[in-house]
Amino acid sequence: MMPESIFKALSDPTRLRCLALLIDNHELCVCELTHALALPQPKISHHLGTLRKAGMVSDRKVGLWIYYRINPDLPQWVVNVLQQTVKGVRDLKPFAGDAIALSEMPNRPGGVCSA
Amino acid sequence: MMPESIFKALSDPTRLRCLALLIDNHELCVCELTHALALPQPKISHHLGTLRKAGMVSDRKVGLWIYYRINPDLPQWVVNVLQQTVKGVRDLKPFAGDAIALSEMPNRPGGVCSA
DNA sequence: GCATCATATCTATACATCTCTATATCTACA
DNA sequence: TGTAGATATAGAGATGTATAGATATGATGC
Repeated sequence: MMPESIFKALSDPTRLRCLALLIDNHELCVCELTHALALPQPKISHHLGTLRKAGMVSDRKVGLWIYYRINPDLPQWVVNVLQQTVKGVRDLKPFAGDAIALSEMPNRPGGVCSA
Repeated sequence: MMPESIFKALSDPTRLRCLALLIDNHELCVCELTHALALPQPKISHHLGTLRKAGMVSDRKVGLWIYYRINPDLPQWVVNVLQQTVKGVRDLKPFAGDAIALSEMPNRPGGVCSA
């Protein structure tokens, strides 16, 4: 996994917002990310596909829903980079609002308890 | 400074190699980077310009040479990201060779002692 | 003043990427 | 079997970005 491909995956605002939520929430389905970011579903889905192909996230299918999480096989330095990034941007403009919108989403599917 | 612009700056192999050397060497001129990476000078210069506009590096002119260093005003989380990255890739394919080529460069200009 | 070296900038071309709209797939359930 | 919901994919249009080559700037030394 080339380092520059890691950063290419992080260089889009939509993907960075998704990853920031996934760092703090362990597992989220597409509909939760779509709601939190308030963006069209195909756009979210497309960027999740990009992150999956880059090896940044893994997915798990449960009934109708597909849950995404940070790829547990990621090299440690990449995890460190992600954590440092989220620590730096968590209180900034779009990211803070995304977390609030997610927590206020009604009828969230199962994985709320980080099970 | 938008986080995604940080990662866009890091998503090019030439720029990442320059930054990796700058993290470990504190200050380098264009000719040193050109020698270490074995790439055409206009290419190095162009990417250093990109890094400068992105706020990642600052430059200092001394006679014929222009010395670049990691921008000391960078937010702490960005410095942390850079350090974690270099820690993760320092022993990998192009990066390790770059450091060796730099150390073996003859007739290096003044800043060798990280003054 | 002239030649030289280090660096930056400009231009053109090729390539990659983002976003949108529409549609397809797949599961659950009646 | 048929319908509805969640997600993925395809195609098109627009934008952005990398690269190479040529050239310009600006300092040094004779």
